[in-house]
Amino acid sequence: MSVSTENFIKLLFEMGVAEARDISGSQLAARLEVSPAAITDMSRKLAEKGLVDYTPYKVIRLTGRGREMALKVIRKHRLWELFLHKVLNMDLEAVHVEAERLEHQTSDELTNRLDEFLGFPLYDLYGEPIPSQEGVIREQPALVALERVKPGVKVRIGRIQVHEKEIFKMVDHYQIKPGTKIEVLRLFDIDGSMEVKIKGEKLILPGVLVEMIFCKEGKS
Amino acid sequence: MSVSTENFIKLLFEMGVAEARDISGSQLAARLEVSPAAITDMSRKLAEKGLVDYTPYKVIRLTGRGREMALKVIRKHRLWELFLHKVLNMDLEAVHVEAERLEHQTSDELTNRLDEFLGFPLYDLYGEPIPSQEGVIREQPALVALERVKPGVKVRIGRIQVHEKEIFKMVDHYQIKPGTKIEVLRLFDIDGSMEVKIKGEKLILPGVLVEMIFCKEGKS
DNA sequence: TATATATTTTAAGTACACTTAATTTAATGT
DNA sequence: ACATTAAATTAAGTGTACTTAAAATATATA
Repeated sequence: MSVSTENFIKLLFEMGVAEARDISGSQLAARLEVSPAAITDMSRKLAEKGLVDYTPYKVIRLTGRGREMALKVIRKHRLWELFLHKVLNMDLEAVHVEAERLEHQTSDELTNRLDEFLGFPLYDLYGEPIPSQEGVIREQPALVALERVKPGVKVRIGRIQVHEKEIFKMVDHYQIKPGTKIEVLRLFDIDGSMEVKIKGEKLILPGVLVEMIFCKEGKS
Repeated sequence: MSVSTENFIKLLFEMGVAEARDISGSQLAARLEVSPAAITDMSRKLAEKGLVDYTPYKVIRLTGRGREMALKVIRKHRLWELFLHKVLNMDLEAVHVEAERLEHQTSDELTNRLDEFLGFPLYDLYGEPIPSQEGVIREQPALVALERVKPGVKVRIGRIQVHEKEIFKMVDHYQIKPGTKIEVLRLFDIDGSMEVKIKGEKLILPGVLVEMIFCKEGKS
């Protein structure tokens, strides 16, 4: 499968899962930075290959095979991200860009050896599960959105849903990562920003960031 | 630069350097597994970009810029090979195939971090020097072809010039690598094969393999 | 329900990296 | 020097992944 195909399929999966809704072609076009016409094109081609279900003017959906393929690409992406960040110490933004290219040039054998080298990690840099070799994704533990955590409560970051590129800098800057303990101090309803204590330091997290953080309760 | 361009430029450098002769278009075509017409095409395009000197029906040559670019790709290739073999324990054949794809998807930053992680190696898996960040190649110490080493003399492998794919298996099988000590026992003039002692074991190396091995004398 | 608006698709065209087949040019032998 | 042969080039065409612009279809609103 080509790079374009893999990216298309991967995006379809990510948008379907993360936002649990039907995705319009123009949204896909925007994310992939191509014209809407290119989406129609791809949809028709991939429908022929059995990777998506598609009827003109209707919603595009992944087939089982498409989903499996998406998960294989995602597995490669997440393993590369771990390697680039934890082993080569690259910053999150660079890591993302780099993984985005490497994921398409990585055989299953290389993927598995990377997996082994990293110690068969269960979660990626953002707390997302690493799909298995067979393209199966582990069930995630139930998490609570940070904005719903009451002031005074201490939680631990479980997952960060990064979608916009600019967020990488923020996440890197605030040292937000899975496992970090957070104590909620105050929620500002105006803009959704939140005062929290991380590693003994008080700081105010902007609303956009708060929205992306999901936490495990208890277990101090 | 595209993958095709990088491969073209890289091959041009490798054939020019390794065999010290003018390369014909059909030879390039054979190595790249494309038609001769594709070579003409590429040559014209790359001449416009200033990477090669080219006049129809005449010999193609790399410009300074082309050479520099080739060395950057070669640097990436050799670093990936070291990583894949020494860190991930992949066998030489798989390593080659994998590096061939990764080399085109690796930023300079990633390359340098890989270099650092590997401890700034001077030579690759076959004893070839790793070009510097700036695309400069180190001068190699003078080496002697194994077939010219006299019986009874002990030498150390300095470089193995692998060009044919099938050789990877042989090199892997005989555990031939730079640094390995070899004692020459006999040279068979008929087919160029050679009886040698490696790690206390006597064995006969086929002529094709002998031709690719270059040694450092003395320094037991 | 009709119409305005937005989205999606179709049609035609581009760049890239090829291909095959025919033609041109260069190299070689006698 | 000239014909033969081999190599390189040109010409025409292919598939992929796009593009823009126009047409078709949905959707939302009055």
